[in-house]
Amino acid sequence: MDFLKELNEIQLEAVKQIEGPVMIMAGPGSGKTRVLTYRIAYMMECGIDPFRILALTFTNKAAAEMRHRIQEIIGLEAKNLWMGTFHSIFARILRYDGDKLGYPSNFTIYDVQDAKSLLKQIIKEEGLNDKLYKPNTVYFRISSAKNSLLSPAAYQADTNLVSDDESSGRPKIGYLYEKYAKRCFQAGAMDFDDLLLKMYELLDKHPEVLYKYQNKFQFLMVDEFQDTNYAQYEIIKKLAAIHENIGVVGDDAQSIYAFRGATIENILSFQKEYPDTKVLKLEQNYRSTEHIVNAANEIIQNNKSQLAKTIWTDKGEGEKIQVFKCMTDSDEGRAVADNIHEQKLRYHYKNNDIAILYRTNAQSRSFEESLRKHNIPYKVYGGMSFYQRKEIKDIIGYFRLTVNHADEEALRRVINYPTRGIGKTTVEKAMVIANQQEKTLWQVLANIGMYNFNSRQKTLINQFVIMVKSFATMLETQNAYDVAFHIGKSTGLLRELHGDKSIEGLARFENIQELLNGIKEFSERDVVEEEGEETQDQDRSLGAYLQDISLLTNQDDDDNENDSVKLMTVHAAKGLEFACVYVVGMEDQLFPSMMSMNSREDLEEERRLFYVAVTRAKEKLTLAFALSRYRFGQLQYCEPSRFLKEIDQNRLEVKGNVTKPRSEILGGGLKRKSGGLLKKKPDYEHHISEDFTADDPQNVQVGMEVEHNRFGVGKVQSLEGVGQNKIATVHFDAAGQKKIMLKFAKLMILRNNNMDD
DNA sequence: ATAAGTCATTTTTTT
DNA sequence: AATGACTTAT
Repeated sequence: MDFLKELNEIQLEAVKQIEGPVMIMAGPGSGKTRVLTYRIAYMMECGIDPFRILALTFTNKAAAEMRHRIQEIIGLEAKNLWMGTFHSIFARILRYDGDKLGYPSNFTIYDVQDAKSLLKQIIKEEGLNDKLYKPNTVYFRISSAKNSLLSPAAYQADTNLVSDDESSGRPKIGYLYEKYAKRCFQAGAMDFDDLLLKMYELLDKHPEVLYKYQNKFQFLMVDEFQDTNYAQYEIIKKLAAIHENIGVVGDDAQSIYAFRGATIENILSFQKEYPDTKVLKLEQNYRSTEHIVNAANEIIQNNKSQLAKTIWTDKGEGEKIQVFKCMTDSDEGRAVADNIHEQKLRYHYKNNDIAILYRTNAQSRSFEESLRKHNIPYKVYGGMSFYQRKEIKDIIGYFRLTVNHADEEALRRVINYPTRGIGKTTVEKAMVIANQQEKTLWQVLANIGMYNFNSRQKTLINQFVIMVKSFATMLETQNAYDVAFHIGKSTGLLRELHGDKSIEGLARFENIQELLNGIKEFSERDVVEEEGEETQDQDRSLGAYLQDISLLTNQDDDDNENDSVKLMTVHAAKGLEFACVYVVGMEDQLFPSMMSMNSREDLEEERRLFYVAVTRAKEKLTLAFALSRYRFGQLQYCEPSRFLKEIDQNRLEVKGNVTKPRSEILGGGLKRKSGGLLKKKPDYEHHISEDFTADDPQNVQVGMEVEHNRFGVGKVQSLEGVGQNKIATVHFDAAGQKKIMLKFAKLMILRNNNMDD
């Protein structure tokens, strides 16, 4: 076992201690992934059947990477490991044994959007005040309940929860939970939290199933243990009960998912649950230089709740941490892009070595713009993922409905898109009937003749039902791609998108093409297996494809072949490392987020987040903040983040690259489906400088906010005044003449001749 | 029934 | 900046 030579003493111990309960506390950069990988490889070298090893990771990508590395050491056998995220592994098990809870094997997985849309529907049906009962709030309450393994009945019996709801004026949340759970069940659907809750119920109520998996999984391993919630922990405990060979790996200082129910309590209760737990601490950091490591320690020590641990490095002092002080967010973008450019020239970094990390996805824009100007390739992770785009969700809605007719959210989404004359009122009416008779919406539509609808509606609905049924028939004989393509064509979806010749319409059409290509690849993927060995996923049906994609995460689509600067949230950066890291938007209210400054716990989680951000850097760390920033269209003044003050100031090198304020320009027109249709969002080049003179005002086209939420495009007629206070008279086609103060108007010059820049 | 216009609300991170 | 609810025109 040559591969073990690369490990230090503690790492080796962690690898070899495969029996009994083990807890590995692994600081950032301590070689955690290597230990996990080698530990599994070691097990297999010891002759343990990979089918009997269950390794739960945080992202699919982490699992795939580990599997790949183990495969390099051990060989193809690694394919048979049970390795994946909690959600994907449990989904697989539930597909197998979920029938015992009354779920079909092709159950749909509702994403957050589906779940909230269903809740909204229920709130409406119940006639509750939607100002009080917001889908977000209700969803959060239900999600927390599920993560605590509380059924609707248990929720309503819990005096604490009930009195919480009553005092917040929302006494019906428990009832809504009950309704929601029922509707999901009827629709043959589980939301993300159900994958945990139902897994627990399955093990809890069906001893034979529990016994089967307890025996099957002889060795259990959990990565990112600090980010597991109560439900996950309880499931692990159940599964490990017979063999008690359970290894957990984590770092309490990197726990950043409390908002999702993760609790560090699990780390403490683990040692209580298994008193003979072997605890190993990996404290040497192999990643970063001293300034970075020490800064991280200085930051985290401000947290009261933490386990004592100090990471250290022998990589040498390294460079000081740069701090960029900027005026506005676009200055920040420019400063970072300039610096990236300079660093690349001077130190020969590749784009792949560089990452820009921020607190919220919305912050990416100014960096995208400045990087584009520098011609630096970049990739934005997260935000709206591919599968959440409207056009993708639309076509997938058809797939879902085809595979599972009961899927109410999918049905409601596609029933009148493309428009086929089945409007809102008709659907509402059918919904009322469905609810009264405790049937699914589909059952009502499929038997529409039994109900009181006018003949036009009956015909249209019948046509729709017949169409979907024909898709379902195809499923049995055709592969995923053929069915998908047929659906796209015969629903008119492809035609609809193809007809839209705007820039965005084209992009949408391309997205659909990309999706179809993905499905094609999926349906042809390893159909032939080596040695006839039974693999875990042979199913190449459309249903299998849906299961495959429903649990993909933002981090999973990796794009390493392209050399590009990576832009992502700090959350998404967990587990990654870069030579050169820019943590941007370091302002109070943003990082720490204004939403997370209500309690000490909140603030400490934000601090751990900052800790995670800082420790991603190997050699160079830059922190940037802007003194003014737009929020809801208003310029706001910002204080530098309180976290900056927690670092020893001798480590910092402040570069106060503050420029004078410029007139701030916002890009973009509006695009809307309903309400002020402006589908096209042109690519504006928006430089408006103080010396804007417009020698020939007639030819300067100007876009400005004409009225609230409406942009107009017009030509400048005349220009008076000097400096920032110029007044332009602009002729708009629609709005006639208007005078605008350049200083205040959100104004942009359109360059029509090179819009495709 | 649908498309388009008006008005109000909004506030993070993600499996 | 971008949604959703509501209104109005076709």
